[in-house]
Amino acid sequence: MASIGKEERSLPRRVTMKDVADRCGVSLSTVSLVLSGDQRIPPGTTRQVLEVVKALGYRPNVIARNLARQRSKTLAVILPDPEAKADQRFFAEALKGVYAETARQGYRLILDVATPQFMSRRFYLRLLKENSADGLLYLGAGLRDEFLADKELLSYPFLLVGGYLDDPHISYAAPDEESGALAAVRHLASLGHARIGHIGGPALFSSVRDQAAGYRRGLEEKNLAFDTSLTEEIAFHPEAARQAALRLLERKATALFAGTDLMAAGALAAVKESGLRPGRDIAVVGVGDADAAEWLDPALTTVRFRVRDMAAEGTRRVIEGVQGEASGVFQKKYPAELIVRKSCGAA
Amino acid sequence: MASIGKEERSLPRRVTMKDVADRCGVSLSTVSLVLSGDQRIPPGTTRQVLEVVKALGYRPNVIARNLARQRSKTLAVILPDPEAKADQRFFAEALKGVYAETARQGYRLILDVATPQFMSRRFYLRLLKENSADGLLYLGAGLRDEFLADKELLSYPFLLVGGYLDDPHISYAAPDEESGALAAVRHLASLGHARIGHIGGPALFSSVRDQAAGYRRGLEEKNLAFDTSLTEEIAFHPEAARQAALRLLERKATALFAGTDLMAAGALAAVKESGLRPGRDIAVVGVGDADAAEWLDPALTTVRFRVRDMAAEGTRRVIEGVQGEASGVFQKKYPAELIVRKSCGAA
DNA sequence: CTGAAAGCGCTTACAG
DNA sequence: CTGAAAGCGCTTACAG
Repeated sequence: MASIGKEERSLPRRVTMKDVADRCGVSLSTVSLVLSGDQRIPPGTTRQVLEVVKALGYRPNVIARNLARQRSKTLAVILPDPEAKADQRFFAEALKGVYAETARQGYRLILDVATPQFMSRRFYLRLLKENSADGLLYLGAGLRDEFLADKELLSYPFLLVGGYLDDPHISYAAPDEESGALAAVRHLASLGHARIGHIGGPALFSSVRDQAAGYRRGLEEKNLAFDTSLTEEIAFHPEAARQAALRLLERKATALFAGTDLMAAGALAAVKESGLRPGRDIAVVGVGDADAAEWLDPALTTVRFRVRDMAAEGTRRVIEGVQGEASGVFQKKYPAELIVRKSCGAA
Repeated sequence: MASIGKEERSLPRRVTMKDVADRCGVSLSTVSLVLSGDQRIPPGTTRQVLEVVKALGYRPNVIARNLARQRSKTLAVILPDPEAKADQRFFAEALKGVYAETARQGYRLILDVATPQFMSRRFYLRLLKENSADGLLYLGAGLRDEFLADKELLSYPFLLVGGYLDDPHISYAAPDEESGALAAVRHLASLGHARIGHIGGPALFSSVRDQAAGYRRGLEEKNLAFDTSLTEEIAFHPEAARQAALRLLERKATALFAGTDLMAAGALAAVKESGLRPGRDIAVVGVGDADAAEWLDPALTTVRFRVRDMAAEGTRRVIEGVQGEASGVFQKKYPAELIVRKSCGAA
């Protein structure tokens, strides 16, 4: 008995509902009703059917069931193209949240990746039109994803997780990056920093834009001038962040707020390279609370979001949409929490 | 037009094959044959049918197709319970490899998580028996997963990715941790280290056990004594690694080989805490090449595996199994590569 | 070359 | 309370 092979493709014939019905001496309908927990069937019959089901090891063919019921009881989740090199932790957490909710509600989860081909050929729509999925979750949308405003797509239950578009028709569950940045800047300002640099990501993401807005709002609130020379817009990459940090240090920044923890790691390297001590001479703050954040040197102060809960709630809304229970657009931003460690010099 | 809601659940009736057939004035069979690329249909008819398909925006109902074809053209991938807190990077990479291969071959991927309930209720078997999936990939198996030797499960195409069991019937694609550890120890020994400590994970994982074997083999090869007091078996957690590293330093280890990069991060912290300089006084090496590895201080020397390729090849074998093309058990370990950075003191 | 028909394994009004 | 029958939307021998 090999685990892969020709021999065992022709195994025990699958047990069907008919087998169960025959063995019980009842009709298909009766078995079907028992299995869907219909109250009309008396306890005696129910018990007997269930016993035979167990004895034969019967499992309903979900494909047949789905065809008859005209739905797949499946959600599709689309992850960003891995080549985009975004925050792994975020997507891992989001996926956990989505999975937890689909599993809880007995939905299946199919996974896809937003490769250029997947997008340009509108495979996301196919999933829905082909009945492979009843609803769609799209993770980490960027502002360039205007295809998401697709009329046809909007006719299905569909929600963005982790990003959003400026479109009143598109549902989303996203981190409140603005509040996160605000908390970071407030904290840095309260530690006495007046020259706080921001190392932000590509502006085509809602999260990035919101983060920049929060940064700016924080400065205003603390009566600090907004200085574009203290602002860097770069790719989500630690090496790019390192270089940006070097530039900001030249311009006499005393604190660096980086768009992600990995970017903050690059900034820490730049600070050390410049002969300065992060956490003492220069404060550094990141975003995301990556696994390694606590183990950087010094331990990284960071902004954390409850990504799992956020993703789970978004998933719940899509399922409600599938089941015709929800109505209207769902748009919600989830608050941030500042995790203070050594790198900001406060601890 | 809201993205979630009751209103739009009753949208344009789905276009079926019958609609296409009627519009073309041909039979269902003809349309079906055209769509499956059957050569019997003349080019003229084919062209006409395809035009109507496009005009009507017809997409085949895959549920109906799968029912008729008696397969789901879907693979299920089981991830470890997130509570187990294993290496995120590994699973992200493995998932990418699996996805790339399933997508390439037109298979759908469904995702599940090995929660205690999922395992104890044998949900993995259900997926197969209910025709939700044609084959199964199980990521990160531990030796405690003896349920995987399940007779019934073995009758389906099934393969482990990233771990294996001592069972000649169970296919796997796993990292060659032994060669990785061997390379690390050789390298450390060649730098003059005689007291190399090993901070390993829980021994119930094949990878952990193999790593320990490689460590031991490396010592033997270099004529260094194997000393159990230089060996720690702990949970996959950086804090536990930090404590283990402190103990090993007390026992005068001059080099620390940690089971994962995150554990190595904990070890780095311990070294600094002890007033020693990692990369100068004490060498540290990790495994996995995590995103942050390069950005730890000092940059971490680590053992890297081509997890993506490994997962893709495993997936290919499962698909072959599904299609009745492969036979026999597939068991393969994939070689390691040592990435030398500063933390070992060589660079 | 193409159509009528049976079949995939369920669900669900509709009778009785 | 339960069964016969139609239906879900395809595929695939089998005729012609």
